[in-house]
Amino acid sequence: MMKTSSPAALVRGPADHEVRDQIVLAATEHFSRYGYEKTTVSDLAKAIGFSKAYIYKFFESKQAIGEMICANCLSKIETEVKAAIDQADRPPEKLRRMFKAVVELSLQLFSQDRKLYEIATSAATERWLSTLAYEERVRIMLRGILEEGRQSGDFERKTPLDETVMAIYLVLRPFLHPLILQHSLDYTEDAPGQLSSLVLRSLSP
Amino acid sequence: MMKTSSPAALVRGPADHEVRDQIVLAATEHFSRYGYEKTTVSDLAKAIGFSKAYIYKFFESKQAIGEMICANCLSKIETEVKAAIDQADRPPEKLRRMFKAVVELSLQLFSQDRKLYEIATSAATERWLSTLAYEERVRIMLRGILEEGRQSGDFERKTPLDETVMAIYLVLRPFLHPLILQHSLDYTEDAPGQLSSLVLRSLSP
DNA sequence: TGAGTGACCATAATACCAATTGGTCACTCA
DNA sequence: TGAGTGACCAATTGGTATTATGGTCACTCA
Repeated sequence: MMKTSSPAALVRGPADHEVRDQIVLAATEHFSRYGYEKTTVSDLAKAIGFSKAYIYKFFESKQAIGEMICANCLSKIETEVKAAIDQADRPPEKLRRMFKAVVELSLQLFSQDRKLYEIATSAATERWLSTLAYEERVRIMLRGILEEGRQSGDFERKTPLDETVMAIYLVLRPFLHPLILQHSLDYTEDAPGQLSSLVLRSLSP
Repeated sequence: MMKTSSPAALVRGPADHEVRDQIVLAATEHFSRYGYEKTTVSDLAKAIGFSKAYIYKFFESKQAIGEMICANCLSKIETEVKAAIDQADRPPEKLRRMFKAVVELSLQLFSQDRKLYEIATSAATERWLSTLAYEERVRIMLRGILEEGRQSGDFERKTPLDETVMAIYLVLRPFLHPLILQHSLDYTEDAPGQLSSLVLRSLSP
C-alpha cells in the first residue's frame, strides 16, 4: 500500500534505491503538510540531506514526484475500495459497495488530507498518468463485477459489456474526479445509494 | 426567448423600463464580445449614454446584470431542449432526445459563445439564482417525461418518482454543469447515447 | 419630484521589479 | 568511475506601489 507504485517513464536512475524512497517519504510528508506548490525541490533535498541536483538523478521533474505521491494516494483508495467490494459476495451488493466506498474514500481524502487532495485535483485536471491509470483500474474493477454478475445471472447479458462498463463509469465519474467531486458535495450523501440503485435497475436481466 | 426573464430580488426600480432593456442589450453585446470580467459597468453606461450611477437604479450589482444575461442564455437552451423533446412522441425517445439536446446545446454555447459560457461557468460554480432555477427547471422537465412514461406504461412505477428524477438528474448533471462539462469533453460524443440507454434500461417496467 | 449625475470611497485588479524556483551541467573527489 | 554538488539560467512567483473598478450618495435642475 505504501509501496512506491511506478508511473514508469517519469523516474530516473536506479529503480530500487534507498534515496528514492527517502525522497518519496519526504515528499509525502512535505506535500501533505505544506502542499505541493509551497514545497520546493530544495526543501525535499534539505529534508533528506542531499543537494537539489541529486533529486533529479531519481526523478525527471517535480511533477514526477507529485505523480508518485498521487499514485500512492489513489492506489490506497483503490485498495480500500477493493476491500469494500470483497466484503460482499453477490455482484449487486458489490456494486453498491463500490459506489459507496468510492464516494466515501474520496471524500475522506478531501476532508482529512486536503493538501494531498489538491495534488489529486491537479493530476486529474491535467491528466497525469497516475490519474489515467487509476481511472482505467476503476473501469477494470467495474468490469470484474459486471462479468461476475452476468455469469451468476444477476445481471442482464444483452448490452455489450464495454458499453455497460463505460456508461456506469460515467455515472460514477463525478465522484471519482477530485475536481468534479468538489462541485458535487451537495449530493455525496444520497448519490451513491440512488445512483447504484438506478444502475442496478438498469442491469436487471 | 430574448425575454428578460427575472431573477427577482436582484433588479431594482421600474420593472418594465426601456433603459433596463437597453442595459441588458448592451450587456449581452459587451459580455459576449469582451467577456464578463473585462466589461466594466462604466462601459455599459457609456454604451447606452447614461452615467454609471444610473445603471444602479436598475440593477443591484454587476453580478445581477450577469445573472440576467446568464438566465437568458440558459432559458434559450431550455427552450431548445423542450423543442427537441417535443419532436418525439413517446417518453423513451423524449428522454433520449433530452440527453442529446442538453449535451449538444451546452457544447454549442461552449464552442460558439465562449465568453457567455464563462458567465454560465461562474454562475454554476457560485450557485447564482439563474443556475439554481435552471437546474430546477431541468428536473421538472425530467419529471414530466417520467410521469408521462409511467402513465403510458413505458416506464416502471415502483421506484419513488422523486428518487428517479434525482438519480437521472445526477446522471445528466456532468453535462449540464458548465464547469464539469469542460472536464467531460472526451465523453460528449458517446455519453448521451450510452447514458440515456442505461437510464432507459433502468426504467423498463 | 424624480430622472439623472459627479465626486467620492473601499477594494480589487494591474504593472512592475526583485527574489525564488525548477531544472541542467560541468565538475569534484572518494 | 560514479555518487554527489555548486554555480548557473530561464521562467515563475512574491511583494508592492499604483491604478481601475464596483458601488453609493448627496445633489441638480427640468
